[in-house]
Amino acid sequence: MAPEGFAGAVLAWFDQHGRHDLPWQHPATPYRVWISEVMLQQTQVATVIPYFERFMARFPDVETLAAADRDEVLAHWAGLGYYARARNLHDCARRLVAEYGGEFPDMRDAVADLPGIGRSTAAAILSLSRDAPHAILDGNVKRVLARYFAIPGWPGRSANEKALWARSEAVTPAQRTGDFNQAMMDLGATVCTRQPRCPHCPLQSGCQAFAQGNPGAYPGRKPKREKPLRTTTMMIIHGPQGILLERRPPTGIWAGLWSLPEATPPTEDWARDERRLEIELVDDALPPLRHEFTHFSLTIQPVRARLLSDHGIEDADRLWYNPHADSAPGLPAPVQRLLHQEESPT
DNA sequence: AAGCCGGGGCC
DNA sequence: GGCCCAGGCTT
Repeated sequence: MAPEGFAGAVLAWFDQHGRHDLPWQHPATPYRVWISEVMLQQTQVATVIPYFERFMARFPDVETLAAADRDEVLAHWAGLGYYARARNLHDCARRLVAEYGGEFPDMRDAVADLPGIGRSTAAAILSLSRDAPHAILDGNVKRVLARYFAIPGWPGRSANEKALWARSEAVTPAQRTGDFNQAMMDLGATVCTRQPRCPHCPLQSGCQAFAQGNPGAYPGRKPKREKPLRTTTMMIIHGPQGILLERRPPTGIWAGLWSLPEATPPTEDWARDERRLEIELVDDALPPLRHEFTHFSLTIQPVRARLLSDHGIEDADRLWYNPHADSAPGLPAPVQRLLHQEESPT
């Protein structure tokens, strides 16, 4: 370790190699730092910069933001994602004006009590804008500290995050805290990246992961969850005017799209009791269809049937679809595949 | 303590 | 196509 210690090495590197020209650094007012920090939550710097510029041009201060319409705040956020951030930002501006005279309080925990601001963002606002002595723990700092102290495991697990917070508190200096925090983020963003550039790192001599020769092993990866395997049955009911489609519920998978009826179980009784349809199952075995979602895999067992008679069930949420005559409605991909198979002779 | 929230960039 | 990103809120 350098003789001046962890913080000294980081600060010396920052003066030489840190980022000093980010838009929110000139001037680094609490308001500008706050907006930038919230925009930067789970969003990369390059993505944020144009949004930050547009936001500042329209809402140059907290009073302007507090007085603005929510729709306009959201419009300036559109495309950034995590839209609860924009709502919290607007609510926070109103609270700052109503309760604090438009200024952030000095106590970190009071700042962290505001909507959309947690412990780390509160510390960042107060340290970067006022040099208050509070440690931060964002994705960059987690990566640097996990490697330097060889802290194993995924930071999302609370025990690991607690250990990282303790290390951050321990290495953060009481002087030049704002520069130090910015330096740690710069280090994580430009040197201690996923593919680390250890030869350029001011912390190399004390880094335990570097000593082990495996900085890439830190921090631990999020354990990838096994995709649950779900199954369903879909009925392909042929009537004189086509195949029966139903609009899916407004929430959940394929919300609002048109799809085949999911019959549980796929029987003639189900059709009579649940849909007031008289049908006759077609006794041929169709191959199951596999569809991958982000969170689970779905196996669809299609069951073919013929309509014998109905009682006029077509309404706003049900229709008879003729692939040859009708324009295609919004169909989930596997349903579209299924219907395409259905219309082409086998 | 774990799930959820969005979109873009990267390999 | 999977993984990651200047997190916080909700259950």
